[in-house]
Amino acid sequence: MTPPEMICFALYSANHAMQRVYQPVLAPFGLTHPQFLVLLVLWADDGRTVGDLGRALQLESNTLTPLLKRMEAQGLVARARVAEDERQVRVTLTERGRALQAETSGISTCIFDACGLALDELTALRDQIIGLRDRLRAAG
Amino acid sequence: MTPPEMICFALYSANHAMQRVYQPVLAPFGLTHPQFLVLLVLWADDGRTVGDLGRALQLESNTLTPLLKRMEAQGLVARARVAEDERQVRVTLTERGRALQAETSGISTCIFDACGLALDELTALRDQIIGLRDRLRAAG
DNA sequence: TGCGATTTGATCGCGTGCGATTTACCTTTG
DNA sequence: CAAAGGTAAATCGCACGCGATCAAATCGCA
Repeated sequence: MTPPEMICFALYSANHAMQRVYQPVLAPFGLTHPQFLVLLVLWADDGRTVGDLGRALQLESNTLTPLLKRMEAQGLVARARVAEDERQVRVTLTERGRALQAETSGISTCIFDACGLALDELTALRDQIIGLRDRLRAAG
Repeated sequence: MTPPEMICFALYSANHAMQRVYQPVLAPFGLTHPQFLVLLVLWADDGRTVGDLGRALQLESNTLTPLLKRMEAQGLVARARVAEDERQVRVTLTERGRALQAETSGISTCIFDACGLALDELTALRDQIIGLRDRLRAAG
């Protein structure tokens, strides 16, 4: 494999490895990894529209709509059309959705430990990966 | 977001960004990214079993079987039970599958350019990502 | 005011990914 | 040699993720 193929496979398999670490940690809460990402965004800034969430997570409505419906069915969020612009749908945390923030607070440490890196190494690596991502986005 | 959540999101979104770069490049050949990964493995070492491919790509048979069937339907590979051990299925490149190696040889450069990094930077980043992946695997 | 263009989510179809289970085959062991 | 155990792939069901398309609402501009 040439270097670019190797870095693409590195990303691909590292991402899968990360999901495998998250999965058993999130399962007790009935959450998948993308659902947890949605919660992270809403915990930081509740009441965002589907479009806002899509821009934050780089996901399209065709992915988010069914995902949010599942979260709504689980009683984690509420979805409601915005009165001023009926095209938009505002996603709001329920009591249960907000409560999960405290209940899942241990997950960060758990993931941090699994990474096996010092904090500064981890943030440095994160910045490099984000830099690569942004260049890929610009190129694509 | 705390650092571990940020690196996980970095991996998640960088991987998506990479797939978006690959998609239009592979589409003319009727290939998806995982299918291309299978071809990369087979070009290096043809005639591997489904299990071999799974170990190389970290995929289970429940993912590989339908994927390989689609590739078989496209005439890129052949699948055949191994005579000595009928439980195993050997995957072999067809003429067309082998020919794709030459036809897709420009893809590496294309991806390399999209990464926007010098070769040594790219390999260094790759090694760090692979290191993280392996620690995640060990922890998971 | 009115009508086409744009925006926003939703829907559809397809291709991964994986946990759980099944089937067929091989191996071991009594 | 036969039953028990193990292994490889396939199958099933579900959850993303996205390209293409649609319906409804809003905007823009004559």
